[in-house]
Amino acid sequence: MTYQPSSEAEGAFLADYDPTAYPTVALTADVVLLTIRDGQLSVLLVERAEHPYRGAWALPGGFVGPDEDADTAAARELEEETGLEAASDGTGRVHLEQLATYTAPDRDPRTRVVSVAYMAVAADVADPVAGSDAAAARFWPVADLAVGLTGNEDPEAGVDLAFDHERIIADAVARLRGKLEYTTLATLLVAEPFTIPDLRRAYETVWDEQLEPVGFRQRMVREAAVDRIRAIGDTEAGGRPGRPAALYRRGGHFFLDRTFPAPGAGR
Amino acid sequence: MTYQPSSEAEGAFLADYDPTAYPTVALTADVVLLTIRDGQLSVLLVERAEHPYRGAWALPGGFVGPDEDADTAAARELEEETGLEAASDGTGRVHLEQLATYTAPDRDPRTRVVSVAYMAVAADVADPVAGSDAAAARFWPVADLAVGLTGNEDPEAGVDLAFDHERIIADAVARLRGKLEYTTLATLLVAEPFTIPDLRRAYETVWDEQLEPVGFRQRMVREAAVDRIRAIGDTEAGGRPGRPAALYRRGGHFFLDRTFPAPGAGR
DNA sequence: TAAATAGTGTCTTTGAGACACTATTTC
DNA sequence: GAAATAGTGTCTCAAAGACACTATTTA
Repeated sequence: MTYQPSSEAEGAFLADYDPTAYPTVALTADVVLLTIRDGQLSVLLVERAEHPYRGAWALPGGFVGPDEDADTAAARELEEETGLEAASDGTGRVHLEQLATYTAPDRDPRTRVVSVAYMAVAADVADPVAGSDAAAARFWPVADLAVGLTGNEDPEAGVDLAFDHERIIADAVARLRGKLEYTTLATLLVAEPFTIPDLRRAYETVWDEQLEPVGFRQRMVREAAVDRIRAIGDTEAGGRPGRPAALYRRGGHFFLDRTFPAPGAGR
Repeated sequence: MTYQPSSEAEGAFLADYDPTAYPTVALTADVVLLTIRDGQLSVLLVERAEHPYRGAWALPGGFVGPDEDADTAAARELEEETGLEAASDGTGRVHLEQLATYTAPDRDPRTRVVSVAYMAVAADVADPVAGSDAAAARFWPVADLAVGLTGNEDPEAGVDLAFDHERIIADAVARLRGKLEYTTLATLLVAEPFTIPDLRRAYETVWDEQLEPVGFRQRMVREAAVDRIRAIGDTEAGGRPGRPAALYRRGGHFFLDRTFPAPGAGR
């Protein structure tokens, strides 16, 4: 998209343009990587090694470089922390999509910083590596974070979050909860191959609601018939009591035709 | 949200912070106001009076001031152009929500400009007024814009759009089309009070698909029973042949329990 | 064999498509 | 009365909740 001035006058205008004519802001891309660890919906956080908010936990992210766009910066940050390579169409192992942009003038005490936040969803993420400006990196269960995310009302609970990152995480969790209703995004929360009970447990974890196993299964069998998930014709290996479950992989469609009914809808 | 440095060291850090340490960008808020005019889904555009893209049509918008956030700037731009006051919860006459943020490094030929785009939805918008930096302002039918929005493949068709605004408009139209499936947003595309056939025509206009009048009505009667629309117990005035339709207003809920089935789903 | 988990069959209710039919208006 | 539009009744099919029942594994 190289811009061709449409006239000499426009070329002259651009040559004379003063880029300091309007106030400017610093631009960061921050990633909310959501995954299920030990049966809990969890988010990747890094412990800040530098001021401001030194010692607090923050979303992985960083400044958008002069020659990259925010999507690229977010994918780069995600890859640096986890080794995961992103895709936004449900084909890869990670789903990465722009969540929202946070622009409050005082959200960063240093200077005006605007953050383009991304939601990433993946299963089986390796233990993260702390980047150069981080003291540590780990997954935190979302339920262990402070008020407002899962109804956790204990003000002493949870970790100290930097900037407005609690709000960003809450928005990402809400987006994920909503998208499970009308996409196959839950298939990215489980490692392939997965079973229908695996998928049900992923829904239950994100929604914090029990689902009817039989109803869930019948719905998923219908979804498999239209290639939203795909049976691989094999069953899981034993190792636990009970009949082994049939194995599936992700199918070729991302959006559902009908919402998957979350219990207690009616918002 | 005034930030309290947690230590003297942090206070000293902030006092010494050099805000030019990272590259900065200019920040704009642009508004895609969608409405139905003369039976066509239309978008508010302004004709640029200044370079760059002088004479091209662009979304209303402008730089975000140093003490405002992008939401406020978008609401201000919308109010300046149309006199509409925004609400994001479905209670007001206008729905305004953040759409996405556009960050390609070369999207503006002047300097790096990042645009936080908003989607606004309203009915019965008065004729717009051209702002100071606009030669004109008017609604354009989305179908008259160039390729990619409604399957219009004629390269000669449509108006010359500035920057990446064609893409932003396409994203807003896609968002609106999607949201009609799981929200009552269509009720903001019709003036109150409205009839069920009015609402059906709004869906048909946005989706560019005919809907079954009987099925649509039965669905809306069910939605009325749970206060997503609310009968006012009166019927429209005559003036045309045919039985007068019952009148409704918007109800107290924004989200639907089940998707409204768009014809030709199965994406 | 008991316990545990996956999966099937069947009944009932509800929503949605199809379509014949009725209701209320203008001309 | 004809034309036009809104609204009802009814049949059929598919999806979802409930729940009894069967299947396959470990210990």
